[in-house]
Amino acid sequence: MTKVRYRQIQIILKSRIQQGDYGVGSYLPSENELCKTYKITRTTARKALDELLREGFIEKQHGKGSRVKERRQSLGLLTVKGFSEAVGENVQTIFLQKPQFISWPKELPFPAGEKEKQSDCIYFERLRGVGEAPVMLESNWFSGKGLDGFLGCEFVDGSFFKTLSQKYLIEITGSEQELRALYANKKIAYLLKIASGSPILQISIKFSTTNPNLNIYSFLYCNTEKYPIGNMYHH
Amino acid sequence: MTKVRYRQIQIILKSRIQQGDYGVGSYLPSENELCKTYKITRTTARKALDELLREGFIEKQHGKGSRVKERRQSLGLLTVKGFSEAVGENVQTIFLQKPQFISWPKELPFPAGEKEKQSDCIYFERLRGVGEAPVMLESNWFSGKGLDGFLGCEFVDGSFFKTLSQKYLIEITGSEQELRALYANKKIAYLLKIASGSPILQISIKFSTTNPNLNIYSFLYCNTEKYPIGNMYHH
DNA sequence: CTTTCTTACTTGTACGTACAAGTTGAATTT
DNA sequence: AAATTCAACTTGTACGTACAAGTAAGAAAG
Repeated sequence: MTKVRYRQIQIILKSRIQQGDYGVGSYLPSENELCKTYKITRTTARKALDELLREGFIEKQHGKGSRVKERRQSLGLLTVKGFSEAVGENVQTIFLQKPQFISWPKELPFPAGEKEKQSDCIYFERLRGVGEAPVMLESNWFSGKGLDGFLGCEFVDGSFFKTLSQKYLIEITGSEQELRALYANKKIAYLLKIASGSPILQISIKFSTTNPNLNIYSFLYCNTEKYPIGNMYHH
Repeated sequence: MTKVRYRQIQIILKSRIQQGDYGVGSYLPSENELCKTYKITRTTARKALDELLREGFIEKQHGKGSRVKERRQSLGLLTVKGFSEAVGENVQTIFLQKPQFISWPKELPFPAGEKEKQSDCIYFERLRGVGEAPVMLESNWFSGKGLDGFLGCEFVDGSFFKTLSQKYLIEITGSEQELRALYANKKIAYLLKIASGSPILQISIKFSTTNPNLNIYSFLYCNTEKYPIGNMYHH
């Protein structure tokens, strides 16, 4: 568990929202109440709330309070989140390619650093869906340095990020993304069960981590028909 | 001008980066130096830097400093920014439909509130490009309440947001977005000078403002071939 | 020369305080 | 009854302080 206090508060509040303790439209405890309840200062309480704001869970109103927002049916992938965290329950994952070493490809979503390329590249590919319907194809590349034993290991809760965090103490610190609309090629169309040539959304990502020489490069191909990609920004 | 101190610092630093005072890869003054220079506390300096971080201008490294990042050729539309601000110079804009009153359409990017719908709806449509090439079609709807004289007035610097800010003292406070990949219909294809049926990126936006009864609903149709949409998130 | 330690920097978290400013409802005045 | 004022809440900004933790370079020890 993280030792950072504001993150703890953030997680507590988030899970209480998700469990329905605070329903949509209702107000969270005020900052001063949070201070009393959790024995923290307002600085810390505000930081936790600001994170929830950025993640789209609440909206703040000057002079009123923090209200729980309705979360629409869309994938909040554009902030730093894995698919499983963005979607919640009901996630289906199929490994098309289990993690294995390959040589670095010429084309990556973003150019990789020289230091990273000194180690071999780990690659894996997954097809991800909500319920029965496949909605996203995901390809990932990253340096294998410092990730001994990664190839054989099972993912924690099916989550790549959780695995990095718990087995290697590596955290995601940020991401950079580019969005493009493309035609689905045959492979993608077949996997996502759509017509070849359908419009799909390609998200190119570079995740940075607490290890400066480990970045994760990913392509996501999304069928946005049922599940558009959601994003939120406040203030 | 804003009276908020951290925003002032943020704007100062941003303009100095853009003018090349701090080149790509170089480090900004440390937080403590900023404190001395601008007579502020570290809390304020950090807030300004955090904003620059979120906007993708800098990257912070624990123990080292804040380094100016390279800004790639993409449109950072996913944070709260107008097209002109995101692109910088070289913006071309053609009004396809000057602002005029219409009745509220049935389909909006996001559902509008009841209070907003009590006033008539203002609509306008623009084709926007970088240099000669058109890259985006933009449609906007919003309540006309409190915006007397909007129809006839010229936009400040060609910017809708600047006009709202300077003529009506209305500021953008946040946004909600959804992304979809679609086929370009004939109209869009013709306007963006691409083949009909090409894949395009649709961004549905709801901008919220300092006026709780004024939200701006927009559809953006982007040709992402040359200019993909960029996004960034840190920590 | 190499390694280890120290020191002086940097950013990250958290404490506590103060006042500004928006919201709401009750009390007061008109 | 209607309008105004006021008090008690809320969030927003900014001050100042302290210590943790990461980075880098020089001093000291081997």
